[in-house]
Amino acid sequence: MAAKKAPVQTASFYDMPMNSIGYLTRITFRSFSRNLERRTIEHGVSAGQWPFLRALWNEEGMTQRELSRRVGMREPTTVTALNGMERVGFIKRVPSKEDRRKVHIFLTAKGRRLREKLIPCVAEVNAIAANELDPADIAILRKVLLKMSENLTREEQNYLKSHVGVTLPLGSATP
Amino acid sequence: MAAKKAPVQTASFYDMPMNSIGYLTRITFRSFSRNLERRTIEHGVSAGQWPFLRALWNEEGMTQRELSRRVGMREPTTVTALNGMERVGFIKRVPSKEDRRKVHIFLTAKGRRLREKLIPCVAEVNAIAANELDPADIAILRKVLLKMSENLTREEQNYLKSHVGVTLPLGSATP
DNA sequence: CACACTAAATTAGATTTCTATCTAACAGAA
DNA sequence: TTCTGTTAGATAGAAATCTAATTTAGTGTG
Repeated sequence: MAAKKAPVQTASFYDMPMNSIGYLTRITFRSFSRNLERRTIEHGVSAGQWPFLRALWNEEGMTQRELSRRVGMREPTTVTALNGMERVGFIKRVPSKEDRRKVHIFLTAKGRRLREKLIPCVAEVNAIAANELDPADIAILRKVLLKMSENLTREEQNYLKSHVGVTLPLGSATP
Repeated sequence: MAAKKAPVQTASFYDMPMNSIGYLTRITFRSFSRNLERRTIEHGVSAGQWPFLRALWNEEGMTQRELSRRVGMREPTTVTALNGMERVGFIKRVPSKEDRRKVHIFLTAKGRRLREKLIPCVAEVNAIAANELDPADIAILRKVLLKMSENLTREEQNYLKSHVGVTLPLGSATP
């Protein structure tokens, strides 16, 4: 029943933050994010808006759900971010004709113009992060981070699957 | 004046989230954090408290400032987390005798007991993350993430140094 | 058709984290 | 000793994110 296990370090190995993937990804993400926001904020773009803009530069017209999936955020986070971006005129919400539940998201001209200002910002911050590191090691980093987030997401999904119903209304006990 | 630069990828390379360290560390950290919190919450420990507990298991009696530095959080974040942990009885604040500004942080017996319950939780989540990955690659991951956060933190420090005074009260213009 | 189930977006409320600012206490120089 | 600057911690207020619940719309089955 248990999935194949990777070799487990002795427990006390994780006493030290430096050894835990959680700690290392957190501190790296936060310093990356602060560096990036310092640059984008001058163009009126906050840290929370940035990932949605990048996704939209690649493809417009997605529904909010699809957009959430692409940027790796939960749907309420997307709603909040889009509200702000709509208010300042970066995006438009367009209700679907075929399905009135759906909303398609498009950039405004203003939102589209940000691209050429902001892509150099990420490029610069990535370059700072990569300083004095072997590009081959960075390629490994990308591969490993992606695989890890897949591993962890799959585990979450398994957990959810095996726990549906637990919090359902009282009338719905399994037969 | 400019620091030595790493080779910069073409700007459009960073159109794709998968290539940006910011995106990859964010999604990995978030899925890691959700997985860990699901386990620790059963012992009454939230995601925000966890890094402080781990630091304190390693060393008690630090000041709040030193503790902030160890866990990689800002000081107001530490204050908030410690308030919560004090309220539920995981820690004690002990004012310093020599310097009345300082406060030393100690675990209670209850806080200390959590260790043996929680270390296996991180170990487990790390093992899930590491599934089907080459340990050598994970070692590279650790090394590279640490170096990147150093690179980015140094850049932030440089920025702050060259900008002190900018937001000081109006009387303080440089001579 | 009516009922129940699923799906998309939103709302409500909480948590985590940050920046900027404030207060109190110490340390050194005039 | 008094003034000035620095250090430690706390506060205020905001942003980003989450989970859980709600609303509205579509789908499918008896």
